[in-house]
Amino acid sequence: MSENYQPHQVEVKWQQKWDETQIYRSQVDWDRPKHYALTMLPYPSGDLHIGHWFAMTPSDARARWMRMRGYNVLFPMGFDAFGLPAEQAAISRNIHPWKWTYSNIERMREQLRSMGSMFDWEREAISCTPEYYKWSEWFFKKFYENGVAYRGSALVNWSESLQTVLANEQVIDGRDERTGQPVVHKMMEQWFFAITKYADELLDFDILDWPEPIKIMQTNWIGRSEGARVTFRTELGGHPIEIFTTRPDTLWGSTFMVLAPEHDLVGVITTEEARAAVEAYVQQTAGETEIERMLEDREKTGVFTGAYAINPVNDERIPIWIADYVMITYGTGAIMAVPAHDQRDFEFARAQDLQIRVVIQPAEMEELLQPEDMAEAYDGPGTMVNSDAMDGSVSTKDKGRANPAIGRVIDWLEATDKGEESVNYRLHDWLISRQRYWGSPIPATYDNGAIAMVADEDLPVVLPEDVDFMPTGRSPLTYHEPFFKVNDSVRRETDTLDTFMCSSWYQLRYLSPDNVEVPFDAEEAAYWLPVDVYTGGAEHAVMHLLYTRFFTKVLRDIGVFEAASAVMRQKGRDPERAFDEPMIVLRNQGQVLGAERQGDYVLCSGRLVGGKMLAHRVEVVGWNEVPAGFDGYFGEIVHRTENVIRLDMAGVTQLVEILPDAEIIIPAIAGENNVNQLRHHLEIQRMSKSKGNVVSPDELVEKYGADAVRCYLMFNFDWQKGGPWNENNIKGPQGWLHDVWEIARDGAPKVEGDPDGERDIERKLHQTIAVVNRGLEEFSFNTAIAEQMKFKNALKAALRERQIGPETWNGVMNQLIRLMAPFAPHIAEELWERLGFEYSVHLASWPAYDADKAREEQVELVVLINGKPRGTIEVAVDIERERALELALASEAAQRSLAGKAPRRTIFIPGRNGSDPKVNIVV
RNA sequence: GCCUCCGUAGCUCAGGGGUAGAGCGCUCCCUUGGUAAGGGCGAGGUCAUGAGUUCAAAUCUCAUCGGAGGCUCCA
Repeated sequence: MSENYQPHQVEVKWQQKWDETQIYRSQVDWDRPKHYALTMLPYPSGDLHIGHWFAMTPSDARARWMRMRGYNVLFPMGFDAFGLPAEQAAISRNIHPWKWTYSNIERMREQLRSMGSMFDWEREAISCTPEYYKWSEWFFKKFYENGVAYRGSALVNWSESLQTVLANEQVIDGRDERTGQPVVHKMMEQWFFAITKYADELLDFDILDWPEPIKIMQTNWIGRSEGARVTFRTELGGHPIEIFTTRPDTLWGSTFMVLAPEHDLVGVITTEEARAAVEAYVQQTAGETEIERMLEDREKTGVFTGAYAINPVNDERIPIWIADYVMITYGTGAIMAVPAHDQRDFEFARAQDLQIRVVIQPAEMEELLQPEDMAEAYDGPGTMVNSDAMDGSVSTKDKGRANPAIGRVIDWLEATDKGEESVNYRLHDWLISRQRYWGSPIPATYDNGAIAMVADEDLPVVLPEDVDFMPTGRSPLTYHEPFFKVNDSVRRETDTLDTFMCSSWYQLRYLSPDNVEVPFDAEEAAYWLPVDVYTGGAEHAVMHLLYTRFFTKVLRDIGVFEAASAVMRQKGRDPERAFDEPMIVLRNQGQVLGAERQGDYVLCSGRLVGGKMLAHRVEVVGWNEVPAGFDGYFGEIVHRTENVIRLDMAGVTQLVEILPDAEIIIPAIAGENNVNQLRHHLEIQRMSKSKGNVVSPDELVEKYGADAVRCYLMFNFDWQKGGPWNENNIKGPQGWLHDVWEIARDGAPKVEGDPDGERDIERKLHQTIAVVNRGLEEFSFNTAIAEQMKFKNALKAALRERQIGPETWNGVMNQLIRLMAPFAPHIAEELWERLGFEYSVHLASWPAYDADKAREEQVELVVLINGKPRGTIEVAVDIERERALELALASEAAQRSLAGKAPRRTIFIPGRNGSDPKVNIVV
């Protein structure tokens, strides 16, 4: 063995061999324990980016490790292939979505292969194929038949830019999460999934080992609040106005009501005198975007409807207002206002000069709380007052029935038929239909409004290919008559399914992607489910991860898992709770950010206006590259907003406004540059094409080899945190691979070795095994690799000192290569072969940790004086307390400190798991 | 405003009541027939700040400051 390490040759060679020998095929084997490792499937955008590598290669390393530990591992891959980008490509570039998507998949599949991952490609699933979406449609139909899917009217989020409705989860701060454009609320008839039926079960994370933040986000998203529903009636006409409150104990303090401007009753109850003002206000708020309405610290505005309601608890006549601080989308869209005990109502009452009545007397206060003395609402604990028969009830900080006052009032409301206990959720039903083409068809038809589902034997409803993409903003299905016209009276649904529906069940399709009879094979499901470990980004916390949990629970309840349960029972596995949750362990990787940089130095040319430069030319240059005779501004960018940059010019700050048509020159970014690209030179940011700071995995593989890239990604980041890209650091893992290669290439030493040295290297090897195990167990890939680097250094040193004989060398190398196999699969396989071991290292067993071998024999006894280390003594690892104290007291440090006196106290701390024993002497 | 996580070497990160650690980077030396490289020696840290508990705190508690993420007129 004499050649140098040529990553590319090695990698291509083994990727082919693995393919040919099918070592990654995973098959049901009831005699072996299973492990279903799943990593989130990519959207086929056309190029695999470094983020995919960062998510997938560590997951692959862990799956490989599980396999070497004896598990039968399923680690599949596929494509989440429906969605808007394909449709937008069709419109803007005149490529059919099928073509665009499939060519992207072809390309990405090759890129995925270059990672050297153990994906079982025989199980690949692609959500936009009829074979796949047949079952998305079938599930939809089952949901409909079981009352989970329904068509209903609701105020929905409409995206003008995407020309479709969106689920609440896809709207962030009033903007569409994809394009960042504002959405508007519209009343529309749409398809929904009744996810709210599962709200309570979705709050239960009992059997899940998921990151705390994800559980919290889902909990917040579901937003369960306990309280009561109470119906108020209008004074005239007796129109019922239902409200939800978490504080029924403050009902007697409700001195007015507020409806959301969109509330149905607004038009009905408004009096003639108030109509003009009310209509003007409704119009004004309708023109506001959700974003404006959600601004904090906004002045409370509203108008009086002229109507009054009767507070059912005390028959008081209270005015009904409308105000935009009440949201139509939460609760009933109407509130009872209790200004004394709710800050928003308080502000509104003060702004509109409405009555404030205290009904909770603060616990620690002697005198009665007076409204005119209040600077803000009181929402603390206290005693109910001004509340008729309820007076004296104790209201604590607790929510719901745990608060005695609330419990008592609810009982009374129910007994007197004025209201009832109620739970409200922030979560709404999942809006599942989209007015887009590139999605799974919805298998519904309409016969003069009567809904029918397409017969099972006619599934799937196939998405027609011969469609025209016209920039009308409408889905081509709506003007494709052969598709939507079933016959003269029957019309087909032209909306398609949200792509999140397709990805809610893909883990099931991997089980049997080619099965045409059922969505998934019962025995495969019985063996592999649930997913044991799921890895992917945290950005899916309240979308995909909530939807797929919901989906699984519905499938369980409508009996889709019954065949699988039967197989489990037959095989002696307990199906109880096996289908309650889709993925048991979840771990999120962080994000790889763009490289960290100093602010760039720029030359700005333009004219000075009022102390500010209006620049028509900005060029990024080196810090010492000022051309002779340059008379503009030169400095480091320290800040940038929109088109204004702030320059630090040798300590003096200058403002530069970049004119709209200014020439921008950034040598590091090819092509035409724009103002936005100046920004990324300032701070660490997400990688994106527009910022010009993307890193191409293909180029990295070319330059360093896939193994080095894999190891760099695992070593240089805390996987669950992510961090800034720094290609220079790839040298670390690269050096590790090179060194291991050279140690292996140099072959077994021709020296006899030293027994102590050999024992020492064995000990270090077993200590390394323990750390690598823990690292992989805990997704701490960086520590697992750092420890192997340390071991490599120790081995190198021992070899140099001629301490290792051939036999030990062989044993150590055999284990060392197996240890590195999950991380650097190609080089490990090559060295494994070269050292004459049997193919394949990836089918070999994982090195067994031997605690006896890992144990140190001699350790340093640390002598502490008053807790401060003052000396060490070499002792046996299992030293007894008496002997340790004796040695410590006799030590030079102790003698010096004690100066002949007796110690006040001595403490012996035995050494455990790697730490040295200590004696603390207090003088 | 609320919730969660996090502040350890220049950088990226381990560790965690009992001597402060790794990789990269850096200094200096050696090698120059493993060579767009290799080897060796070394420097670098009041473990964010302040208080408390303890024989002993980087580690536990509390407060403060700073960072990241999430939620937010939620009735």
